[in-house]
Amino acid sequence: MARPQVFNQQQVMAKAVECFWLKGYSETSLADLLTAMGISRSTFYNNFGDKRQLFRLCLQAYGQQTQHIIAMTLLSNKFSGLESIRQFLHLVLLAPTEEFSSRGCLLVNTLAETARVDDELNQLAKQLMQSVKLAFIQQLQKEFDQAASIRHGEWLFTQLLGWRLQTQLGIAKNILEEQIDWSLLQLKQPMK
Amino acid sequence: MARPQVFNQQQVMAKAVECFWLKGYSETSLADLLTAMGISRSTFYNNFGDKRQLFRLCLQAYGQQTQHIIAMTLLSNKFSGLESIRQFLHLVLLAPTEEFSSRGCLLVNTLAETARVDDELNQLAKQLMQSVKLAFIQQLQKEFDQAASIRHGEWLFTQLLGWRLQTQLGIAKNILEEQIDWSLLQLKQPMK
DNA sequence: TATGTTATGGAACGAATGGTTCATAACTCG
DNA sequence: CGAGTTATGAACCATTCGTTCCATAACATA
Repeated sequence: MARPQVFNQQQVMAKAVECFWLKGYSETSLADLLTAMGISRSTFYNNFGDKRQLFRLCLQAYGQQTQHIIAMTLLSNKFSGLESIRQFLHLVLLAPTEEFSSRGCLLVNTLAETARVDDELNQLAKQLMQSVKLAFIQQLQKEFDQAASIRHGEWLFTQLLGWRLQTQLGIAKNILEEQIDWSLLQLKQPMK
Repeated sequence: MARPQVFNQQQVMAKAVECFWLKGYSETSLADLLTAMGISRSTFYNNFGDKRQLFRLCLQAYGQQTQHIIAMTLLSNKFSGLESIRQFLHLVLLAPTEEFSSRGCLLVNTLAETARVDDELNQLAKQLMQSVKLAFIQQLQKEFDQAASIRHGEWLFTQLLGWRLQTQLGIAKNILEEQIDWSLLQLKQPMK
């Protein structure tokens, strides 16, 4: 008894994610969003609240994609321990095309952009990133004791942040792979 | 025969650096700068060109401060090799007060902020950061061969980026120190 | 056909942005 | 004093921003 929505909600959201992913929150204008999403101003405000609300939704959506990758690697039964972490890192850092990996990670980008400027969005991104660190630690517990797992997990997480920045600076893929291998190798060695 | 400048050029610049350091380039408004620098709009444009030009100057100034720290540690004769790198990392990551270290590094912040949005500023920040990586490699050559020095230098540089991000996320100082020690320890071990 | 929902385009809003101009005053020094 | 430089504040500009509102059209169902 009413006109149905003509646009695909998820498809339009994906376009919005791409915008924010490319240029960040504040540098993405409403005009950018509207043309990319292919909807009118009115439709935008009727369906997504406002720019800020849409960004929250985009962070959530992106976070779920990340969860999906985590499920395929860190929580999968195909790999375990350090090997699952390697698979994860390869998938997020090495597998994407140059165009994609040069965008970095929306969550990390948001962390950097909103630090000391926008507490709410910063907290949100931070919270969504936690699951990665926790999944790291969880996997490490298969090979290390509790304390070492936490220590190593946080150490790897720090490096993930560094690698994410490096991909935006255009680091060569082979160097990146070398670094990942080297870092994981360190954890394999029995050491004090 | 003419009225002298009343404000201290360097002092005012330092205030500008602080602004950009705290909130980034685009989030720092002219009003922010004027009140912090304590000068009038006219004086601002007469002496510093415009916001963009001032930011370039600030990056340069900040870069020189970094050079100073490099000189005190990486290029000093008091320490050498890995030990000088440790001193550098301690000085930039651990020594500052919470308030300072939570700002991260102006250059790294700028790298993240301007990626895929402002090529010129990104290149400038990138270029100013190079000296750190090069100084790392230079020091490592005292203990490793050419190839290993480059590999390890770039590896440490990646971690520096990660640590910089972590300080903005409020990582605890003792964990940070643990990670630094651990990373440097890896390089000390003779390993394939 | 009538009703209720969804979409559209455009106009307009207020606020904030970075930047320019100008008349005026403060000051130093020949 | 008077020439020359420096600083100031206010007014003003054009632009962009996110947001709201409204009249209108498209559409599905009862």
